[in-house]
Amino acid sequence: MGKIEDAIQQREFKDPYNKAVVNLLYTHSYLVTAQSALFKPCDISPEQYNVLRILRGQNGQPTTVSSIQDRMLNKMSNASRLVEKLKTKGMVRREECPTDRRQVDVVITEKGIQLLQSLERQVEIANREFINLDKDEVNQLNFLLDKLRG
Amino acid sequence: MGKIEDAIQQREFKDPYNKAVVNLLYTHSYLVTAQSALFKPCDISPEQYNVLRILRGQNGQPTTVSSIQDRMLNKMSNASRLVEKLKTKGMVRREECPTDRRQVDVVITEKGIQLLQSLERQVEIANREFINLDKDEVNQLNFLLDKLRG
DNA sequence: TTAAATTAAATGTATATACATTAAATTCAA
DNA sequence: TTGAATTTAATGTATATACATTTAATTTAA
Repeated sequence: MGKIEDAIQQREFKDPYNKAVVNLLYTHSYLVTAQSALFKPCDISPEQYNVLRILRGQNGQPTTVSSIQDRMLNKMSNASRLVEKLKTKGMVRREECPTDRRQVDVVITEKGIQLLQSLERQVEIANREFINLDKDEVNQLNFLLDKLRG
Repeated sequence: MGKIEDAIQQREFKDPYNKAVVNLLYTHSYLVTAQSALFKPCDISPEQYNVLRILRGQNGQPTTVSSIQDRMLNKMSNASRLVEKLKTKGMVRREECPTDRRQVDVVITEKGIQLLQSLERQVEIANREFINLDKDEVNQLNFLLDKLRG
């Protein structure tokens, strides 16, 4: 029984909208805690994993820092510093963009690709484990979240 | 049209569970960004607001730091340091617990209560604005989030 | 064509998260 | 009753978020 009322020991909410905000914040914390534990052995954070996924999605094409920023889950995050962290770990390369010297092209390295591959299966299983819903319910959740943001 | 595929420019997901994880992370960022802007003029963060709400929910009864921690939306957060921040702002008082000198009783001040009151109406309106769902849908969302965490 | 405006990335600073460790007080058990 | 174990809060450190500022390169418009 995972009711939010029990989880945070709050018996009533002002209205279902207020409850939904609290429920989303709490569920996020639940997810990130689980994800962090999953990535910890690889010495990588959930956000760093996400940046690597974005880069792999480019199929080897270089991606600028601002393009990474646009695709990040958290728009207020800082792609520049995350790329720097991944570079010191040897997961990405940074190159000056030939057509615009303001921009910086970022490419995932072989080491980065192999890290993603080694995590792929685990992440798939873990996602299913974290989310205790059947197929219809998870599709319904995706529909509601998309609609929620308008 | 707020589909997650457009928001983060990713055309397909491994499966609906993976999509739901991404959708939850992205929706959280959307909410926190909106909330931060709401609390900014009061010089308070969403987490600090949440701690004040917990303390007010005690109806003036002192609450220990560990009890606050248990009720926080993010279980990995650090109640001790958030209480310290709120104390420097005059929003809470900290007292040694008479029955157990390891514990610290925390009480919300009049200033803290007035801050919450001044925000109450705004928060109610903002929550409804952030969440573009009708009553049935928001109840369904709450049901799914509770079930998700199992 | 050059000065102003814009864009891209990096950097600075405050706050918060994640997790380990420490210090003090209390409880438990030999 | 005293030493070991546990509990509570604080603190240390690395990472990330939130937002402002800076620097350099490019675009634009006078």
